[in-house]
Amino acid sequence: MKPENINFFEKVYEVARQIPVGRVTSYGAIAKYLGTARSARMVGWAMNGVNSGNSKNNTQDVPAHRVVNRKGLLTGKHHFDGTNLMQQLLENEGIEVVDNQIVEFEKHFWDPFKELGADI
DNA sequence: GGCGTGACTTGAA
DNA sequence: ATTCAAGCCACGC
Repeated sequence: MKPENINFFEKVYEVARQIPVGRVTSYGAIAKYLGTARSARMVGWAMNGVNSGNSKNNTQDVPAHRVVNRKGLLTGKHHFDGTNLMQQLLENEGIEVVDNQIVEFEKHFWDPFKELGADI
């Protein structure tokens, strides 16, 4: 096993967990924060493990619904239990979602570098 | 052990 | 301005 890889996943969960309510971020932002900007796919894959009911991290601790692609489109909503679950969760937090897309995504965008600080 | 897919992003034509 | 292509790493068959 490679501890570094595990750190990557753990870091993704940690960052996603720190996302405040009513805010959203993109896979690329997290990936970039971790130093693997080109590996944004892995971030999404990590989320897949979250939904799958991983050992210590689960959807309750890691709000994957607050993580969307760079366009603010709910690309991963299909992976959720229901089809509208992701959108429902976002709307529940006060985020407007239309046609699987977050309204004013830039306004709700949560930048880990700016909020957490580029202290990696 | 090899090939393809995947919740993405960025860059170049 | 838009469209196409490549890159990244992990997991499944």
